[in-house]
Amino acid sequence: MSTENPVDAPDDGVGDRSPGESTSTDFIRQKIAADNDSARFSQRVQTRFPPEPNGYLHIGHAKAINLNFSVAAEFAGTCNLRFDDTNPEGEDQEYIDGIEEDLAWLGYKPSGPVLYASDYFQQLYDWAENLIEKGLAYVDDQDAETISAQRGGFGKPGVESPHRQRTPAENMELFRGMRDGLYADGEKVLRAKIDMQSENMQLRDPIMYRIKRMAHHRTGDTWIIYPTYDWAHGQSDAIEGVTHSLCTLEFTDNRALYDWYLSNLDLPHEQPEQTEYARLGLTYTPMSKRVFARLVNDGIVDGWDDPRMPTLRGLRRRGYPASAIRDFVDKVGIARTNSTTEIELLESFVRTELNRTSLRRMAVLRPLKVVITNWPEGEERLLTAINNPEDDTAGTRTVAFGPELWIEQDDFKVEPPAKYYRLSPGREVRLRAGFYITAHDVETDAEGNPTTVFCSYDPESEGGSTPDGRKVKATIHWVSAQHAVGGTVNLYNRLFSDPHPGEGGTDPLASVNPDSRETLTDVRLEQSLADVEPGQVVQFERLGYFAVDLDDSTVFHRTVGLRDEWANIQKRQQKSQRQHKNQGQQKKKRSS
RNA sequence: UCGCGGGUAGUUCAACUGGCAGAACACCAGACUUUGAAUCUGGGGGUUGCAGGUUCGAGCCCUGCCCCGCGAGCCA
Repeated sequence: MSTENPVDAPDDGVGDRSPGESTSTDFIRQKIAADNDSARFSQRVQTRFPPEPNGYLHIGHAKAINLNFSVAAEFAGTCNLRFDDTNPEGEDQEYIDGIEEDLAWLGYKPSGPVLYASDYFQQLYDWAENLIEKGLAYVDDQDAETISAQRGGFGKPGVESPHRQRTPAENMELFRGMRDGLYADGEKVLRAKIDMQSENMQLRDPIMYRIKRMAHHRTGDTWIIYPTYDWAHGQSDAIEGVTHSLCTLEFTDNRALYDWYLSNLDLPHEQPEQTEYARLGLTYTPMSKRVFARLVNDGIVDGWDDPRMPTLRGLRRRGYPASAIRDFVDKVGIARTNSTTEIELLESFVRTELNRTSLRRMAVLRPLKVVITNWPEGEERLLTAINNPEDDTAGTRTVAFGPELWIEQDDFKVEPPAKYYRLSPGREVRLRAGFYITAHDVETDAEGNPTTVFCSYDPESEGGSTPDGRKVKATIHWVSAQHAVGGTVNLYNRLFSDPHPGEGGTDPLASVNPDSRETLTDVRLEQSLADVEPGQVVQFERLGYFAVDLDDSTVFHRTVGLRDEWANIQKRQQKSQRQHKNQGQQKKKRSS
């Protein structure tokens, strides 16, 4: 919505949104609309995307990004990128750069400069002293184990720390000592003094600061005490003027703490409000940085940008268009229900986009030689092929044709099974953008596998039709043997074979699919495929969409296959055969 | 065990806040087709977790129960 003042806009629902914008009316958007109606936050809307720079972004983050940026755009608000870099452990400039790059690739631009929670360390420190002065925070000398034990449990009371009653003056001196390096790592912490009997564990005197002598990627050695997430997050929101702080469901219990901290501080803006929604779940896809790090470290994948990874870099390398990812996360919607979306939905958005935009090319992945026996000696032809039937402006290209061709092994059967209507002895098919050919003879190897198919062509069928108008049932792709160029193709299957990896407390890595990648080094490509851009995605006709590798333009990654009706037919045939067999066995059993 | 959140086609979400339960993807069938693709048409699919209650009328309100998720880091 581009209306300047959303409150005064007529209640026209989503009618005036442009096609690119979200048309959702989820509970968050409804809530923001209601806030605007009641003039809360002075009708201002500000969100933020707050990743910790300790890993790369994945498709789960895409949902959070889309939500925050789209909501801001729809309500004429702003959305910033803020790095939640409160804990130097595991954080690195490498990830900051990577996240900015991935965010830009996904198609989003922060409303202002990139922000860092670490820029607020001094303000956070000052606020901590304020809380100490008010008697709302204290220094605890106990170790982590003791503090944890005293916290109690669900339905069990907590125990107050013996240091809980220290005076503000005493706490102030100790806290400054923490900052100034008087104590060892872990020797002391600063805690909020809230309620050790609260039913909400987050409120049982949570830790605000810990001592950690570790260089921070941005503040270096300036600080040796670092704020925890809870002590930093709401305040960062408040400093920036965030109005709606959107996060995932696991932070629901933290909201009470978020509010407690902010209500005890003098804030420069209205107090922001946290709202939670469910994170993205995807079948066959664990969604955890921890698991991804193990895949990388154990060498199961080549890196964070391996095309099998659900990271944004991995998906980009695989050829997933950013717009398809955006459409997908938008379509999944925002709710509070824990859910797992079928990965087929994502793939359908990828196909829809690529079908619209990608050039058609011919490539033979598993080559079988075809010899045209009646082709005029020494002759060569250039045929015209359409680049994209979905896009007239994409034009045409020429493909060379000669006496020897490569076709797909799957496209020829000596004894065709039921409903198979590709090439077989005596049968005529059309070569895409070429001629009709009929198979006559086959040469086979010792095991009976075809090595060469001898065919005749109909000279009158150039362009794909004949004067007599006779029909053929199949059109197959091909590449001229004399003109083909070589290349490598990576075929990908699911990285995990279980639709819900790690379900029931099992190790997600236990269901890693050992056959997630198949590399074909002997593929035959039409000449034009020697001239492609890194990252470009083309459709290999009848096979699928393939992305040119970012570093090596002779390597193609299968982004996603085409829908394959023939494969479905075969599956059904096998299934019904098995059922017949089982029925036969059951009959035998019964009669015996 | 305690607290919080959640249960609507196979899946993800809608249902204008109490008024004929819909869409997309998936699945099935047909049409069309120089990609067994795409496109088009149609179809199967639901005891709205369960049991009561209020109401002319309940997916929505009330009561009880069941199931699932999250929460006891000096992680975020």
